[in-house]
Amino acid sequence: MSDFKQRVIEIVKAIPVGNVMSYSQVAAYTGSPRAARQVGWILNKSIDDTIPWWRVINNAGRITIKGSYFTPQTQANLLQNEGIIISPELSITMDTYRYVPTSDQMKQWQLDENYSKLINQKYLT
DNA sequence: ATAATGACATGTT
DNA sequence: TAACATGCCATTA
Repeated sequence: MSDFKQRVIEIVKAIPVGNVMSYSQVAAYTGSPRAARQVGWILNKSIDDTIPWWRVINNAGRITIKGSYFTPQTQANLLQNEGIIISPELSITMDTYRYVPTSDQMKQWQLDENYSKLINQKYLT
């Protein structure tokens, strides 16, 4: 397994129930901040039932799953089961549900402290 | 090696 | 709003 893939899985597993992260956000914490599309690729091809793939959506708060065994409606249902409110257009208020990791969490991911701050600043409201 | 493929993101019309 | 264009980069073929 590639280092990138391993990191993606680790990060997605850290998203708490009832929260979401964007593809680009996950990419940022892997250390490849412009690899959002690859995060989607990993989640498409490498999912198993230990990975909460449905907690990853796009940065606009929309469900954009494509070419998968799963449908957007399935993902919406899974998120609703965790208490997340989803509009009929399958959109979510990111400000409300986005998970921003703690600094302790990011240390475990061995991210540079300044880099972590920079990323979090981008996503904190 | 080289080229093609996309569960993305952002800016421009 | 929504469509379109462009940049992006890990993985595959």
